[in-house]
Amino acid sequence: MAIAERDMSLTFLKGMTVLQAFNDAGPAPSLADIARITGYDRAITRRLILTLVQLGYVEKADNRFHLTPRVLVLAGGFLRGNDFGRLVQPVLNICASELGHAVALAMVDADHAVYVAQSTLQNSRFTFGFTVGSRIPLMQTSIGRMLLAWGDPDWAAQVLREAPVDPVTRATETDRDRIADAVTIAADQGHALVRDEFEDGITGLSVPIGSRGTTRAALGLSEPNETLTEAEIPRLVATLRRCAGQLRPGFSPAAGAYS
Amino acid sequence: MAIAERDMSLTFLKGMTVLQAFNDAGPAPSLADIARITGYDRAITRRLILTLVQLGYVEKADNRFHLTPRVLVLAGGFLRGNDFGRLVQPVLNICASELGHAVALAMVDADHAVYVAQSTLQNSRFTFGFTVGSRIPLMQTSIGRMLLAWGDPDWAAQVLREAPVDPVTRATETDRDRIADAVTIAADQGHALVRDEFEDGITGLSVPIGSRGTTRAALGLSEPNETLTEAEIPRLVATLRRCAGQLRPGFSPAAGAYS
DNA sequence: TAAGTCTTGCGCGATAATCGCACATATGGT
DNA sequence: ACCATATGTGCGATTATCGCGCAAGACTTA
Repeated sequence: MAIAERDMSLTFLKGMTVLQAFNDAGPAPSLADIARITGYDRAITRRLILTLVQLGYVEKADNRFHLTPRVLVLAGGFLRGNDFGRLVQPVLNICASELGHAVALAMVDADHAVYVAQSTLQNSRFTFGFTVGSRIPLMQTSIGRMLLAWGDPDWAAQVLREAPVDPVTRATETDRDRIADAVTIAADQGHALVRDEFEDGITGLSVPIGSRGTTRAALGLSEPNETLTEAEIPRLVATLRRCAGQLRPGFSPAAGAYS
Repeated sequence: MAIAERDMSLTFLKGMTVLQAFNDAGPAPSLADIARITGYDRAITRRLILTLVQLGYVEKADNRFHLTPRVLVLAGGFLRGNDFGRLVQPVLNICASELGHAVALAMVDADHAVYVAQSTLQNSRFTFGFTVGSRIPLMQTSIGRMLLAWGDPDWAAQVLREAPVDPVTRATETDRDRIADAVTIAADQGHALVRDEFEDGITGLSVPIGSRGTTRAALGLSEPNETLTEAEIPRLVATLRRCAGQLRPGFSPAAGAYS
């Protein structure tokens, strides 16, 4: 099952690494920045970036490089392939309307979760700066723990064992066993609630999509702590669950690996 | 200014072509499908796809391949780099709220426009199936014509001369001169209105972001014809313009090419 | 059932592209 | 003016890529 070195293109791998590097770099990295991040020789880095420029994924302005909107087209291939525009987005909108809160949909990507869609609330002048394509950790977030709780058990065990637990707020739980306990509770409850651990003063609440053991997507919301009182939770969970049920058809066929 | 062949990586170019091919292919293409689309030998195609699998951008299931959510991370690099989460999305949400209609933001990508963000309306159970990353033509859409009208004149002239004008509805205008006239009108008015030409029974209305001659982004909405009466247009345009003005800061610095 | 068509998997030698050093030039901060 | 750092590019040696070719599996048609 493992892919032999013979069956891979090293040059392409390097090229993708360069493209990835734009995520870890600032908004407008220089050639040297990318070379440092990737660790490749500047000549190689230059050729690979120029290839991206030629293809229209990157623009060069004043010896700095930046991504173009064309990278979104690649994302569009995924979103369209899963019929997000028709099957997912409308459900999210209705869900947000019923909840009175903005909701987000995230999927497993190795040892992170990736925002794949979000329904923004009309009046909310307030956002956390997350967008489609944002990666969030699994260990410290509500959505992440829900994915761990109902995702592939082997994968979850490995993540719980190896994923970093660096504190990002003062309340971040850094004890792996305690996190595992929280995940177990989430698995039994069918929803995950995390307060303050990822962003100070913020509570995340999420439910899984699909069935226990094979879940790859989760639906969640984030609000200031005082907005989500204990009394409110049951109603929110119920609504989230109903929406998650409607989203399920869009996530059943592709079996998908956790890598 | 042209990039010499010496300064490019052919293997990387082929790899990106394979990744692109997932857009033109169905949702779950086989190895042979991709090889046909790209025109490369199957052995090469295989190596390149396996590289993508190894990197986590593609999954293999039952001799078929499909994109993973990780491709969204690449898009996230662009969105985060331009601070979409904080600068753009909130404005779109407020804009939609004031208008009572969902709005979309699109940017120039060579001879197409790409949806880069959209504010969904809470209650709208209705969508056109477009998502972030969807490409729409310039010649037949409201947003496209607005981009042509206020975009770089040389680029616009070339698109008007060369872009395809294949009819997609019975009302599609196929005469380049007439399209050019419509674009001129849009340029002078500062907004573009297109009825039925892209989707039957649908009207698009859009305004530019930035200043005439250098615009690369446009803000627009789409609704059934009867929803957008002539009497409504002025109010909608005024609101769209105000939002476009607020979006402007996010689009000033990057000069950007049209390619 | 068997032939026919279309797949995927993979080994291997010749070829051609990549690699990365090295030097000249440009840029920017102190 | 100086130093540190970045970019642009030429070129020979290396090495990864290329793509043919064959074996084996899947599906269709007769």
